[in-house]
Amino acid sequence: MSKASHTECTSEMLPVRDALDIISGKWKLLILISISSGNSRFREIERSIPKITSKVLAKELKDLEENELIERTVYDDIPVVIKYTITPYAKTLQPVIQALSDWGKNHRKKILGR
Amino acid sequence: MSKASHTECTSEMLPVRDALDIISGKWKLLILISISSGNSRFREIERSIPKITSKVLAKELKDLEENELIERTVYDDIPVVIKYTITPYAKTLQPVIQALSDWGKNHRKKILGR
DNA sequence: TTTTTCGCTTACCTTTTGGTAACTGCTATA
DNA sequence: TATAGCAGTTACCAAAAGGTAAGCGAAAAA
Repeated sequence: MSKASHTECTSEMLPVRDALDIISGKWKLLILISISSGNSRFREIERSIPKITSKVLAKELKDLEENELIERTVYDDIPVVIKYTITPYAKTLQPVIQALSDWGKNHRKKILGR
Repeated sequence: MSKASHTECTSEMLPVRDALDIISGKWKLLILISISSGNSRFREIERSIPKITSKVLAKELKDLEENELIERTVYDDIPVVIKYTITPYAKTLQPVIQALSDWGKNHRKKILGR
């Protein structure tokens, strides 16, 4: 008989994988933070996130919209105005952002201080 | 004068960015979950994570070790045995993993059910 | 009239990430 | 003796993510 084995943990990994599929990457959470902070127009968001380019921003906004985390609204003024807002569903990500933010703060202290 | 402006939020983004730099990517959290679940040897970890390859696992383990999230210990038995364990510091990531897991579970429900 | 702003898109390129398969020296098991 | 397991490494390649720079038509500001 083979000795080869391991502890099963796919059920613990599955939900984490699901979450990562949607919010991982360099930009998505930063974009949500920017919009939550009051930026709603394309150029505003772009200017608020250091180093992001319009190409990447456009693509990430599409992804976020597809996952119902933001909404894109067109106002037919002259000229037309486009605004991005976060959805109520995106607000359920708050604990994730908070946990990452807390850990990041602590990590920076650990790396720099002491 | 230019009207171009935006709401500043770099201070909110910085810690999240720091955290993402270290734990983002497809595999790192899954590896931590696997080791936390009781897997400690290379092949065990490999078998416990669907689709991971030994090449990728070896690289990710190195990254995690560099960031002091896991420890690699060599036991000089014959044959030599190598074990990976999570550090106390890695345990500070628990709230992050929990938040992601909770959100992932809920998201799956949202997508599938209703 | 010229410049700037808006919300993007396009073409091209580099970097990062991941996948395949074979292979290593050693030991243990059948 | 042949095979399988251990902990990886190596060479090669494909895909995904990201960066660079330019440009579009319309309108507003200088």
